[in-house]
Amino acid sequence: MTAARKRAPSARSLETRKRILDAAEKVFSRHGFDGASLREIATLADVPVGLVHHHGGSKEALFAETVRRHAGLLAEIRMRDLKALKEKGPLTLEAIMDCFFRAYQKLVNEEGDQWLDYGRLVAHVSADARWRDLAAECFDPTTQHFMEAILSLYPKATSELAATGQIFSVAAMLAFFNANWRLETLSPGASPPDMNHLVRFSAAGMKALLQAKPA
Amino acid sequence: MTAARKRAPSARSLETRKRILDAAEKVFSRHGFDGASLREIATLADVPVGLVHHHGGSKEALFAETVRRHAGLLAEIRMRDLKALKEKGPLTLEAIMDCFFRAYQKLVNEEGDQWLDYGRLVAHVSADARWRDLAAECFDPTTQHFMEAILSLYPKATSELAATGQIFSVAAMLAFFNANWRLETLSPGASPPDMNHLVRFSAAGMKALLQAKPA
DNA sequence: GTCTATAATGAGATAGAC
DNA sequence: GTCTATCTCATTATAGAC
Repeated sequence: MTAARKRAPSARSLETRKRILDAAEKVFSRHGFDGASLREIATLADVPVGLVHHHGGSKEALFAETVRRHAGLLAEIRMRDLKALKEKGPLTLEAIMDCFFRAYQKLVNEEGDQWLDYGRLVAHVSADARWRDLAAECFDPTTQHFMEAILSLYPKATSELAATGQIFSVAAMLAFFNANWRLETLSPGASPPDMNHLVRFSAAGMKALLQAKPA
Repeated sequence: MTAARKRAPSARSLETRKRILDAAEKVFSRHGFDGASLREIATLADVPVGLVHHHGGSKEALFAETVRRHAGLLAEIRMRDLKALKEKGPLTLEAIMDCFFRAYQKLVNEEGDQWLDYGRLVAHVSADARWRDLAAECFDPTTQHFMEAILSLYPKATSELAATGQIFSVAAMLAFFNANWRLETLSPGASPPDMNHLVRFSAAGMKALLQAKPA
């Protein structure tokens, strides 16, 4: 065993820690890793900068911890819903993709808008090769399960095509969380984006990839 | 008239300026605005840091100029190809979307891989609300033309849906330029992404949005 | 136009008192 | 655990010689 186990942290400490991670989630999700500063996080959390280091370690470690904190719950919901879907059967592509995306909306409805921040945070992780390992650790296992479920519907399709479709779909999802501002300029007065649109778009795109005739 | 016009810059000056903008394109496209440093740009361009300021002004101005430099050519090609497509007729959704995406590939084939960098740069502009005005200036006019062409095929669809589909499609395109690394982890040994996949995915997704029955 | 030197700011990280 | 003060470094930006 590696040295002595740390004592259980006090309630106060846990609360401070939560405040710091909440603030980090907000700031990182809005400005990205490079654009965020520990000082802004400390200010938002209303703690001295030193405490951010104490709880989060380096900036990179804090970022990773912020991403990891909620990844488990997201994965859990997705896997649970996918399982329920399989048991209910029969599976459809639309239902699988809906299940993948809808997890965020459920969390927003149940726990609040901080999950929108988390969605944007995931966007940054997925968009930058620097977080390759973190993304693989937090999201790939779930993604693989969904890809397998999708491939079970299209036995002739390659996993390469399913992965491509998955990447395009996740990209669209990230745009969904970020694109209010762009929608406004392209189509003034448009109502905020609807998750059903995202599901319909991605499912149709995925289907087009997987059904394609080999040349 | 506002003061005297500047003299025509020397050939040497123009060449230095090009080197700086080329370097800026590379560095900004790889690290984003916040992650990039003027020093790295200067080093890559093999000029002293001071010169970067002289030619580019502030970091923000340099970024905007880098984006603007090639936006015109991209827009021109897209508009020319769209016009040719219309004259050839009849229009199809796939052909329109192909025309929109293929411009990058044509440029890569004709002028080289720096256009892959430019594609990534566009990604950063499109993903961050901070560049709202820059994106509107450089890309929205072309995008609007393509949206109109698409809507002409689906007279009953709303411009809001077309804009949503356009945003999702551009997001997928940006993933296409960035996602080699993710494809590798999701489907090891996969060949590099194929632009035909992008076209098929986006066209099918767009069609699904525009054909949807009103509730 | 070019280049060097330097100013001015803000960053992440740390040491040590409480 | 908490907080203050400080260190060290890298950044953008500018002033001025050539």
